[in-house]
Amino acid sequence: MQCKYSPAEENYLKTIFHLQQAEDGVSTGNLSAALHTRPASVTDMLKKLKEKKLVTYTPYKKFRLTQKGKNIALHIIRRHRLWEYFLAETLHFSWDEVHDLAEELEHVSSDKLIDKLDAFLSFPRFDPHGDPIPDQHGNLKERPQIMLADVGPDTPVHVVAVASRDLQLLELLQHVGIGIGTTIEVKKKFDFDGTMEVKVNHKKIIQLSDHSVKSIFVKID
Amino acid sequence: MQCKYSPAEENYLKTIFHLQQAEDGVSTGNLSAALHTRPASVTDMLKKLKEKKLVTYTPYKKFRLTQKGKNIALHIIRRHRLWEYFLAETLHFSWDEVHDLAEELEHVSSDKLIDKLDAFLSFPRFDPHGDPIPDQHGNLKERPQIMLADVGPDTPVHVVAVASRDLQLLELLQHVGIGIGTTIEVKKKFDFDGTMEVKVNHKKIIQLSDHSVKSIFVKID
DNA sequence: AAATATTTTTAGGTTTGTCTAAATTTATTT
DNA sequence: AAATAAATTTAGACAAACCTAAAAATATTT
Repeated sequence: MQCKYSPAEENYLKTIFHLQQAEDGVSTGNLSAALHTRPASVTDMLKKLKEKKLVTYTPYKKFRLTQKGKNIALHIIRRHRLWEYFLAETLHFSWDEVHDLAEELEHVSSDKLIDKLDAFLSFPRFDPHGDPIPDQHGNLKERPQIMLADVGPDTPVHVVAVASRDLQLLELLQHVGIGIGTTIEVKKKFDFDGTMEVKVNHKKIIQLSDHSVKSIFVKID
Repeated sequence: MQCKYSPAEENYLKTIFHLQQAEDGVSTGNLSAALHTRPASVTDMLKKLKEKKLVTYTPYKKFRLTQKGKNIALHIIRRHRLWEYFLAETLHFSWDEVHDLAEELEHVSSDKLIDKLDAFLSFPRFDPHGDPIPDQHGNLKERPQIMLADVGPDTPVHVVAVASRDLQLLELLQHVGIGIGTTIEVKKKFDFDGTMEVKVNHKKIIQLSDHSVKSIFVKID
């Protein structure tokens, strides 16, 4: 169960996994955009991944990961998120620096290394973005969270995830003092444009755009 | 001062550095053997490294690193040894597992990551093999150690380094309970073949071959 | 110093992962 | 439904890093 895939293959698998979470099939164009790689190159790789039975692919059609591909993707995601946790928690990197470094570290593939790292970190269940970390077998807890946009007024909730890893968003949230675990109460919702006024950590009052409140996932306390 | 070199280039630089420590010039054959790469491939890479002014190279002659090349090599060695220290000290990997993993991790090149790792580890000065870890500027402390082979009888010394990373040697040493920091007293030296009988950690008496005692470096207590 | 052996380089080829440009297929308009 | 537009695939190239086999240079032996 410990085959070796190239960093390029691993990136394809991981990215297909993320894309097919949202839509129910991934297109060459989607993937090409997500990877910053030309469609022709994506087609090439798709043929290779199909050969290795990691992806279901028929030319011109949408495609998905096979069970095998999904499994490998989950292992890569596990590596990525454990490194993110390590970087943030142990080395005190800030929230928004963590992703790019983990992108490199995730390709160092030694199960033993990852399991020892997991143990050292005391088996964290969520990464610094609030995303769940798959276990050794690739099992992933679903997150029972709702969008901040859907929260009613004066209900205390805490942040458990952020949908996008967009650097601008992370920067904005860091700036206004929102992170994983932050407590939020919605104070007002402006139907005009979806802007919300919220209280952060029982103190500061701030305004968040429609786009932001749809990217922040919370749990009711 | 933060250019990007490929893992292959980094491995060449690092290996040339190590080889030119021993001999005063490195040959294509030497390097080819050390890298497990054919001489023709080495010639190719040497031309590329010369182009980038990392190595002094004239066809058919021995070569060395330029100052620039040496500097980069030291930075790679810093990364390698810090990761080794982390793996052994923080994740509790055993002595002989550490090298191969560090070989992969060392190519994740972010100065910030390495400096934060350094700080987290409290700025260790020696890796688990006893080799010195270069600082941020690539400065390396020389090790003031002597071979166990040269130690007189009943002089307590402690192990500070092992010359080779040969897996067999590391395995042997681990087996007989010798590691960095282990206290040793020489009890007998057999001139016949250089074998030594030594007391390990004030307890166990063991025999070490000529080859072993020339590969173990110690400091007198 | 000539002959042989060794080392190193050159020449040409392979694989991986990318690219551009052209051809083809699917989707959208009119 | 035919025409146009958009997405996808094929074809042919390229760079990096390796390879093998042959040629050239250096070393060693006789």
